[in-house]
Amino acid sequence: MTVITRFAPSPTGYFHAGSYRTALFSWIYARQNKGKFILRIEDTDKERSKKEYEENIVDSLKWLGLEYDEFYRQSDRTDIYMRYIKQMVASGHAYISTPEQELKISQDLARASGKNSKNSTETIQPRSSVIRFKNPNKKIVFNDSIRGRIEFDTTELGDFVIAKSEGEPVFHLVVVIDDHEMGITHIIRGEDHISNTPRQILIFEAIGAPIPQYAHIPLLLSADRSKLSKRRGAVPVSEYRSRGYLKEALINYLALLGWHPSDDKEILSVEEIISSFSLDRVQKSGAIFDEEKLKWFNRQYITKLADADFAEHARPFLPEWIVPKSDTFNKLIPVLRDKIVIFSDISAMFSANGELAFVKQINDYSKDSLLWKKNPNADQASKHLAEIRGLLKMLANDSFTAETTKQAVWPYVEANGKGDVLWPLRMAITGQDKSPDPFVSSALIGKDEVLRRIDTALGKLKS
RNA sequence: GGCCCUAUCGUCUAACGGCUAGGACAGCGGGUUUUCAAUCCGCUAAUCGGGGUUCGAUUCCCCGUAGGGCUACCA
Repeated sequence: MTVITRFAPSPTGYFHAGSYRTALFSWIYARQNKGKFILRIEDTDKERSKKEYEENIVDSLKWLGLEYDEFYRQSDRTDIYMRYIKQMVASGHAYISTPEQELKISQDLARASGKNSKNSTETIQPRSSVIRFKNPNKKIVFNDSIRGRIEFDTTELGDFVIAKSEGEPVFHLVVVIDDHEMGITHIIRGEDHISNTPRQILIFEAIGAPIPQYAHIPLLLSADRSKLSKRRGAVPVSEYRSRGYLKEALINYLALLGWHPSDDKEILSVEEIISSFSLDRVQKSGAIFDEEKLKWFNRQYITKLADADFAEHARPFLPEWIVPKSDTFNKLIPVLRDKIVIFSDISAMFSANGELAFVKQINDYSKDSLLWKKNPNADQASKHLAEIRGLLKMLANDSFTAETTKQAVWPYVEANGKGDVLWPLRMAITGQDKSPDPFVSSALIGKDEVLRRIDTALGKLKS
């Protein structure tokens, strides 16, 4: 039997981490079993569904590499649903409930719930006719791959609605029809659907379809432990992308949220995840999404990136005046790779008070900041800077790199004290108390600019 | 309220019914170092409560408690 799984989002909000993990687990399971993975857009709610959200879902899945084998949109399939509804009515599994019957049902409901509520003055609107499922009122038992045996008494569900007044089928109906028509063998979805399962099984039975295997994965929670949702500020996956997270980090982190391999290995490639994944190692309880740990994963993957790939990811965040593939650009890459956690950190580093602001332009700084805090001595600082200037001046323009500059001055540095020499040099070159080391910084701005800035510093020290 | 699901460090988690309850993130402390970061080393920190079953419960059962989900002509 070919395994067929599906991801069935409603396009009523952006694709966020919770949706992503649900999709991921379904996709992994399909790939692991050499089966099929289907994307089905559940847009039966015309008011809330938006094309924009559907595009966001599709784009995000594409970015993450969760390729699907088939694509469906429920709004394109109304004919199929209507056919089933007719059949169900004909076979007595469903019936048309008239406005009069509906009025009575809502009155009964109001009476039942109004007993212990103070304001039972709620007015009952006239209703139109709907299609209701004829509930056989039986016990439903199913075996969940993650939770084991789950039992429900469906009596309390009553004859639930399966098609709205205008003849539009409702969620529970279309889900079942589609899962059946598409041959879904394994329904891997959020825990919030556990309570929906019995009525869906009832419909499967009514249309004479086999019951798929269910696996209800735990929910992703916000910091307050409520369900992670669009409305509660869940961050769209597309947002993580634009903040400069790597998809590998996101995949790795989300896979480990609710699932764990049999050893303690945490850095896992998609291939490794697919080969070691199993539903019985999926957690039963909800998990809070922790961006700090995501950042740690991102850092791990940045470290592994090849220079060219790193440069490609860094480009969108670099200021315009840095020309791609230029000398400065190439010198910058290793510096950035050492420092950033997410790629958008790069923008901050080039901002007015960022660590790399000095590359474009040096900000004014005080005379005192040129002095090393452990040994503040203006005469010595002056002397060191003058000596260093002399040594650097002898280097050729075209071989002014971090290595050559360091080589040129290192003996002097060693002989005169690292902090005493290097601190004033750092300040002279960058004007900042936080910066890369003076040699890397020198290479970034070039020989002429270095000499000019040292002169400025010497001027400050004299006054 | 009813029905259902869940419960191990702050967070994510590991532990055939049997070592001192292990790992990771964060936090804290230290090494390295010319600053910041990175990096390395170390430390703090948990089995929700009460009953059972058992020679022995994180683990199995029951009762509480807490959290979450569902309870629509939303999905």
